[in-house]
Amino acid sequence: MLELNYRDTRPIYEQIKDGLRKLVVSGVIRQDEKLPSVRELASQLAINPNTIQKAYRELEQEGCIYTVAGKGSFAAPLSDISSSRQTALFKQFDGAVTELVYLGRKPDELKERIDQLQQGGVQK
Amino acid sequence: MLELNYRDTRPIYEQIKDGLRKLVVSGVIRQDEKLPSVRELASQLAINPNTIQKAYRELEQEGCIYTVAGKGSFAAPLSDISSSRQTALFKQFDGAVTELVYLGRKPDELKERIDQLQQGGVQK
Amino acid sequence: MLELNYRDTRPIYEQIKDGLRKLVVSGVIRQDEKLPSVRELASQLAINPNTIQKAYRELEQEGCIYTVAGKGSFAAPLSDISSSRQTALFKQFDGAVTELVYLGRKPDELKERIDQLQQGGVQK
Amino acid sequence: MLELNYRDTRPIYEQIKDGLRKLVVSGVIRQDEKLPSVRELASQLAINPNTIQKAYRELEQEGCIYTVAGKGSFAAPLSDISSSRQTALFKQFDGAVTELVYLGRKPDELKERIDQLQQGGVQK
DNA sequence: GTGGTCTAGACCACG
DNA sequence: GTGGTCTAGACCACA
Repeated sequence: MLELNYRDTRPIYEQIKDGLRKLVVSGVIRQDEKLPSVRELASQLAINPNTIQKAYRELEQEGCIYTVAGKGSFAAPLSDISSSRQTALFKQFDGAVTELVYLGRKPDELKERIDQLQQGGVQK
Repeated sequence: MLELNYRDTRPIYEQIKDGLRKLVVSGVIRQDEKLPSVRELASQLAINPNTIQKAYRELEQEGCIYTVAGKGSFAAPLSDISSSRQTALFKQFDGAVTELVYLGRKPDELKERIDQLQQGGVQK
Repeated sequence: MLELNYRDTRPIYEQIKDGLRKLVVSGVIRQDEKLPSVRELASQLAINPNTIQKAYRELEQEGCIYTVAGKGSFAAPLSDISSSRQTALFKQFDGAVTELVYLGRKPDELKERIDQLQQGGVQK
Repeated sequence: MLELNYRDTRPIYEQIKDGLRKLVVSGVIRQDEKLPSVRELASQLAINPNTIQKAYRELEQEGCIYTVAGKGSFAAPLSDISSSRQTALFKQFDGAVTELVYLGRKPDELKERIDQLQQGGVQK
């Protein structure tokens, strides 16, 4: 379900955050569907429960999941995902676009790439 | 010339890297133009010279600047900037696009945004 | 495990880099095997941890080792070692060959030397 | 006659040393032929005479040139070039060969390369 | 306990 | 005056 890359420079808890967020946002985990418990996921990935806990805590802050005491954690509705996330994504988008254009990439090339991403892949 | 945010989680040397890279890539600092010396920038920003040096060192191995010991550091020609930088930017671009689309943004909206960025700004 | 020569003009961190690279490339340290921690090696060699860290950092960007924050550094698979290293080695090889030939050494002598190196040693 | 690369990490005086040594060893400057004077070369390359002086001093120590007070500097006979230079070159040669073989290059490939270098070029 | 960041300050090579 | 190296020692994030 989740892939960890220990050779990645990103801390483990961030890899988990990004992986889970992707599952929720992409709809693989549907709204109000239950996520694996902290202990469960920890033993499955063979890592420290504290690390999972931290990921869940931050995802909740982000509005991506919600936790019911004694019940577990669940995927939040997409509409609840904080607009701050979108702001961050737009910032990321803008930064990449402007620098790529400075480096000589054509705007049309980037637009085309957007379409290709929808079709499920970008040829390298 | 550069703005540092001590409350940011990003290390200072990375903020400096990003700031200087932007100045070089955007042409504000022209090819072969001299950058402020390590000590100079350090005292200007009121931080330790070692921190500046770390930023300069990494910008150099990125191909963004070149350094002549005893002379100073200079902006490299844009063509020298490593293609790995572009790979990273494309990854950033792709990630932002796919997640934004998942969150309900329309591809056309993003394409339009690209044009707006060229025209010198996006209304916030 | 490593020998430092303080009278050498080469900086210490480079001597460490070369020594460790040799251990990894030659297979003395096997793929994914853990290297000594920064602090450990520092106290062993009686030098500052920062110097070790610099060596490790550069070996990592060379693709020779990979580092997991909080865990340690590990030997990378040989296939990951950047081709730029090979380019550098070829340059070194070419330079030595051409000058040796200028100085009167015969190409056949050098070829023979290559074989001798494979057999585990060159008589001095 | 000599090309300086200010973007090279090597100090200027070393670039001069290497350049002159190559000219002498390759026979472009013949035995006992006069080298340009320090001042002459300095103004020609538009650099500090001290830098040239340092290069000449070290080349003389190396046995590559000899200086006659009031006359100038001259190319030494090849036979005079200290055997320590050859020892250094062999060390460089051996190091490159062993590491390249570790990285998967075949000895035959290297031998072939030696021949190609004699014929005046290596195809990349 | 591990590596990553940052500071403060020293000395050296280069030009 | 410039960057490069090295030391000593602090604090933090991660697991």
